[in-house]
Amino acid sequence: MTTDGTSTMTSVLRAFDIITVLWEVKRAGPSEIATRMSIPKSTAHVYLRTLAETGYVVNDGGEYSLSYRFLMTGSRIKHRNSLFRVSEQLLGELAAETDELVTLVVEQHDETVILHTERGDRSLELGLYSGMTTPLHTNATGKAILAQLPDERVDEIIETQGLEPVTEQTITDESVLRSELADIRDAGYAVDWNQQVVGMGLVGIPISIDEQVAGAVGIVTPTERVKNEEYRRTLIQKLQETVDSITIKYRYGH
Amino acid sequence: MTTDGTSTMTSVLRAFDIITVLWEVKRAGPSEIATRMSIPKSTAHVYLRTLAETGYVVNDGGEYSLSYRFLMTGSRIKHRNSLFRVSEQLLGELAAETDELVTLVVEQHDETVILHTERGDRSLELGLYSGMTTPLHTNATGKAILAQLPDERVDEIIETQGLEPVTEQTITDESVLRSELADIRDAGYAVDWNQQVVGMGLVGIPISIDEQVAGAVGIVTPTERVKNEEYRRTLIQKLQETVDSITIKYRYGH
DNA sequence: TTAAGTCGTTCGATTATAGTGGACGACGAG
DNA sequence: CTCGTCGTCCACTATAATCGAACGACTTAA
Repeated sequence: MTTDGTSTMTSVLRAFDIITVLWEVKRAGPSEIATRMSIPKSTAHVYLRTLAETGYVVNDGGEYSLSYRFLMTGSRIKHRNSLFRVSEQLLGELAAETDELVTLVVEQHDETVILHTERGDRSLELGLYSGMTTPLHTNATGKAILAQLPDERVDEIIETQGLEPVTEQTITDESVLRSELADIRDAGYAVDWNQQVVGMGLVGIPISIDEQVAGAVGIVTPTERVKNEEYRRTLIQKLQETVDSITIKYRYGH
Repeated sequence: MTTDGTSTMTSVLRAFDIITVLWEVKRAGPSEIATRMSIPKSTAHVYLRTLAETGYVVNDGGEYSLSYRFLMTGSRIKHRNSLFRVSEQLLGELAAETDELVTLVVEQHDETVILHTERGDRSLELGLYSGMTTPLHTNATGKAILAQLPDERVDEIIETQGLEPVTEQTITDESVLRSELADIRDAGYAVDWNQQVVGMGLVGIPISIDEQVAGAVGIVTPTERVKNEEYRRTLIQKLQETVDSITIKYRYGH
């Protein structure tokens, strides 16, 4: 095998491949893993046993599945995160005040990662939850982040991720996106509806810490509500107040 | 090296050890990992680069840290879990009805794992969150599960985990615990206050699916409230109704 | 400005270790 | 009862993880 640039450890990569397969199939024994990955059964067995020893995989009665340790580690990462700790209460207050769904997102691996959600009494019940990822260009929070990233990062993201549509309204044209990012920089906030999910719209404002974008806060509403300009202005104003509070609290509480 | 019973893959185990260390130190370069784990710097580097390739570790500017992929994978595991999907809405209703903090827990690796929490208007603001783990014997939900587990599993758990106290009220005597488990089986519910956290109390009821305990639901309150017998009875009744609903919904919605 | 000490990263030789086929007992189906 | 599956275990072999040394980029101190 030719060394593809920089070499990595095949065994560790394969262990994580098995984790991915275990995710897909929920539960499996060595035989099934072996056939799915085209490796000998005995090899699959050693991997599974090793992964079970780490605690990230659990063996019940010969079959293996992913354990809740992923949830444990992931949640711990979230709850120790400075941005989350600073924001949590303020996001709850914003959700209570607006009665809408509030989200805190960050960028990682060229994607939007939802770090936290707070629900209000009238909030949309979509499948949005902490840990979910979406493309950056399909929603207001992602665009708010993109607008604050250096140009070369934006180029890189567009090149590697493309501008895949997820609804008919998703922005797919690069020049359209770039001009909207400029508008967002001017206005200080981003808006979208039906671009990620039909019937869903949101407003988003980036959080900047030390001249760098640390994430964004969004308010998610039904398209009908966010389309109303007056209501939208109200949301944006309250959102901006929350983001300002987060920024200040971050600076002095950390 | 002598083979300690069944052999495992040292490289995969070491990769997860590095993940643990990365968790502890938040961010680190190859040198720091190398000294902490007593391995050569170049070895640490290969591991880190490989882990970065999996996406579970992220490399910013030479230093490495755990990525949000743990949160992503963990949340996905949670949200596709049948018990959670069946319970989520009912737990929300219970929280709204009682105005208290409601938790859904399961057992894994001899511990209580909080799968989900729903907050009510008066609910305690403790650091309880989805993904957190606690010893089984320190709270009502854990004891509710223990009461339904086969005797040999209980023996095993007590032997490997012990009965470590976390407050002055924690049950540390095995015979006291066993007799309480028998009481819980009779009554159908478990109660505790100040056993896990001083000032916190809860009632818990196990969820049984196909003659097996699948988890437990708990209502978390300030000690003062749960100590009131009348209030406690009200909580237990509402809790029981919710658990019944979950059991029925699970049977027919799955 | 320079020099010494970091850092992260790369390379190649060595050797420990992951990969593998085959065998075993357990289980369920025919 | 038998056949075909399963998960698990073992031992040989060749691959891939290991590790020292060297590199360029930074930071610090002289």
